[in-house]
Amino acid sequence: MAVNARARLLSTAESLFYANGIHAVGVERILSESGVGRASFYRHFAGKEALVTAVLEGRDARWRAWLSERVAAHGGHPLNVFDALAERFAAQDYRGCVAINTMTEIADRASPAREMAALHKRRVIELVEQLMRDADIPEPDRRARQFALLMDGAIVTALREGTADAAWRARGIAESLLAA
Amino acid sequence: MAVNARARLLSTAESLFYANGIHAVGVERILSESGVGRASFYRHFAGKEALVTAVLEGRDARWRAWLSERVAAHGGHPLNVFDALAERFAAQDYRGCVAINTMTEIADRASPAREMAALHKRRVIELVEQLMRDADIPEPDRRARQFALLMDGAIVTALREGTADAAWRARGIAESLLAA
DNA sequence: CAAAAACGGTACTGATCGGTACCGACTGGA
DNA sequence: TCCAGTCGGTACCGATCAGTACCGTTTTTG
Repeated sequence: MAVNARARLLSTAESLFYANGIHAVGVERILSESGVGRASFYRHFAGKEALVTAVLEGRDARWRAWLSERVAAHGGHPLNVFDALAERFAAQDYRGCVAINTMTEIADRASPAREMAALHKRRVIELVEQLMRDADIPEPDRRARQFALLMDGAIVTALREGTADAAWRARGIAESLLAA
Repeated sequence: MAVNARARLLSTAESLFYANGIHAVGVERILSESGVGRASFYRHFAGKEALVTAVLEGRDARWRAWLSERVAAHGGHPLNVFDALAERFAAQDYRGCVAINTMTEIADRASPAREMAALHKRRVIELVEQLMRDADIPEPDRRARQFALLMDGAIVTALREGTADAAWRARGIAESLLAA
């Protein structure tokens, strides 16, 4: 023990926030489940809000890295983003997208957490846009924003239905978009 | 005063829950802003959870009535659901869809609030499906679920962007679906 | 008009919220 | 060896959480 307190806090907080939401998880629980002392927490983070922001930042980076890797593994085509999503949707503990959940849970648009969530979505759109360029698809910017809307719709639908169906539904719509 | 305590509780709670989320609003605040006494609240509702469920139930009914009315006003075609959504998206205090927000905020799938939210979405899909039938569109069930995914994607996107653009984006996708 | 029901207000419970202060133990580098 | 820095643990702080009990008043109803 004694080392990695910060890393353990980030890891534990990410799991708890994802599974239960931000408001529903108190600092107390993060401390007890991570085994980090109270003072250590406030030595590493200015407060709960700073922890939330840091968690979202790490999540953003790792999620986009994961998406890139899975899309590449499925062929590298923009349509493969839905194959990647499908891999997650069926998970028993699937709880949707952290960024979306943050935007719906935290009302204040100007809060650091909301800004991190918005930044994440912008970066994902950029990633999809690059996939469009790599596939020589016309109007990559417009297509990327269409795909992003389909991805968000699929994520919310998957959270509701608890299956991967929404990924295939969104993929089907995306296919007919590219075919038109 | 003294009358309509239940109605005032529902109205005040709906506004506060929508604007701030469910967890973020305490009973105390609902009481002070509605002017209802503490005991009166617990005479009408078993607790906060019962209030939440009742709010969602009322919201579901009124929202679908509103959607039906606005779609009819725009022509009655399934595509007009996006015209209706656009009317709301640009609102300064737009905070997305109560059902989606409930699903992302409340983790427990079996909770009454989550079930009400899921029921709401199912009823909206049924409504869209009926619009499909009225417009003699083939495969109304499949089309309705596609439209529902686009609607949810548009709602989340609008919450993020703060403009009505997402409604037009989703409408464009829906148009190319029907054209294919 | 009187009884009954619904009402608003206040005081209270135990639990938890985010955050601060201080403690002794452990560890790595000089 | 010593000392600075990090660590976990605990005792607090005021505020708020959901919920209960009892108060006197107002409104509705028979």
